[in-house]
Amino acid sequence: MEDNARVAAVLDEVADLLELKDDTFFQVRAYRRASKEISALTEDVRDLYLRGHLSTVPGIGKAIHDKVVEFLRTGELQYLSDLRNEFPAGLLQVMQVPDVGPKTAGRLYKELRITNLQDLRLAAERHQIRALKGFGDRTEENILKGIKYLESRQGRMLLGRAYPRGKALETHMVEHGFDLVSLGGSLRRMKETIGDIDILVGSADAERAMDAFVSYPQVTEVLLRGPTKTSIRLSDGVQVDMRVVAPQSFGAALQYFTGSKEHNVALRSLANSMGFKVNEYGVYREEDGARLAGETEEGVYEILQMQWMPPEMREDRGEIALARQGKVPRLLTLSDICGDLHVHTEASDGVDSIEVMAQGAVERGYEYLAITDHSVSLTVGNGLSVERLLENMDRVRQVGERYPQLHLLIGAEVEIDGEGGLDYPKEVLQDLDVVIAAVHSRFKMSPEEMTQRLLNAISNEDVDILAHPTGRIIGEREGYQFDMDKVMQAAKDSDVALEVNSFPERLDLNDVHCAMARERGVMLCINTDAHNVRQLDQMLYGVATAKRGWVSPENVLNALPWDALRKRLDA
DNA sequence: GCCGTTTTCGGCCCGACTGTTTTCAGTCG
Repeated sequence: MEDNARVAAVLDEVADLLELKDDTFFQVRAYRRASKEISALTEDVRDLYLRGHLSTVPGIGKAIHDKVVEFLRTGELQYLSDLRNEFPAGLLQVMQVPDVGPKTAGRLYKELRITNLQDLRLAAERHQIRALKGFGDRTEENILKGIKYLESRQGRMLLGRAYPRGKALETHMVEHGFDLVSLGGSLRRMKETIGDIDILVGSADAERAMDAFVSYPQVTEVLLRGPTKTSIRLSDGVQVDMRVVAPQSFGAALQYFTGSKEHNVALRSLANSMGFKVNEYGVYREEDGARLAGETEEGVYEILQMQWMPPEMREDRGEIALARQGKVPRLLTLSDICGDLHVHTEASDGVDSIEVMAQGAVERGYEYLAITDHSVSLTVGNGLSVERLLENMDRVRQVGERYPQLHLLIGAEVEIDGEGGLDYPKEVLQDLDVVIAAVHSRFKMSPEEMTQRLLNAISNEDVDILAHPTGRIIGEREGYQFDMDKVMQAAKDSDVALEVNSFPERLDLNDVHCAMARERGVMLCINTDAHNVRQLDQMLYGVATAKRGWVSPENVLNALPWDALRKRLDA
């Protein structure tokens, strides 16, 4: 599957560079779309090509098809090389500066020979930019500010960082008397990383809403303020955009503001073909301009003869056609989760006791909880020797007796060694209620070796769950390389669930992998891997990731009620 | 560059805000 990421990156770079040319708007859009489609594929793009099915991917026509094939065959793309020769690589950096787009970057290059951020800063400092026609001193200031911002921020933030901030702002607005308030954008769609936080308010008094918004204590800068839209920067550098619309337009605005952009483009295009116009204020009939919907999101979709769908689905990955046919699946929700099968305690590298974790599970309404501390080889995680494990099993049983309403299970997160073996003896594994197998070492094996290692672990009849299958840490390291298709097939054959680890840094499996598992009938298990009791709340991030892969409750091990789960674990 | 319950050619979502302009282009989402 790593070919998918590489092909998508190449197509994206073509789009980036094409933007610098004139009259390429629709080509750019075509390359961007193709890139998105390929990164959302649940099959390997090379397999698809070898089987002659590459042209069936939406957005891949003749020209892009041939370019993808050229890249897959040779590892290079002449067209991209030509573009790279035409424009200096630094211009892509220049375009990253807020308010500097392709047109501006192109002119700066042509008229001032600016080819990178350093040039841009110097030119602004020397007031060479305001000398150009159509540029002024404000533009120069904004460019310098933009460069500073670019250097200070470190890419997109994790969902788990953005979500609490967004929720706090939402609460702030509610406390100021606004009851129609919602998060929007990629945060409402629960993407694994978030650029800016978007928040929407429905109110007849936009001015008062803006005042309340900028009064939020952590605001350090108001970036722009108009009658319906205000952007601020928080003290930790996070940008928040707020939009205010009249209450009767709240649904249309929420639909628009949630996106994704691609979903909206497809939706509005469909609306046009039906004789409607959709904007953030409502759905309008083309012939007489009559407003037909807009108060609720459901109403907007209904006019377009579509089912409403959860925001997590709105990525233009086929959900529009599905909603048109009335076939939106019933997706997993947080309330479907009956328990957590992967948590740590103070026995290994967690901080809370068994008792505290059990109490936390009860407070969250769970039927069951599995205590799964690390196994002996994970010395950095204070892994349990067999002796310590046996002692801990006694403790878990004792605590379990005090929580009759909770099925407290005894498990372990067991190290997979280099060959795929586990580091507890078989008789110990058989005594455990839940065995989670995990890779925490030797990440740099060849894909063939790693695949075999994982297959060996999965074929162990004592294993119930494969933890964080790819080992990726978002923004820090790629997952290790292996054949995901083979691992999924083996998991299905051996009745092993693949974990969706809810840690914001992991979210492993990711949304596309979740879609693969769903298509192949592989069971998932959404776990928090909590190392303290508060982290039990991170379950919602794992659930959201599964939703983004259109996963239903029946695909999820820990959405099973206790009796059904017990049967599966015993089997 | 892609695509077709209008189309194999002529479309391709739509609006807010800014800065620099006297009516709009560029950027952003």
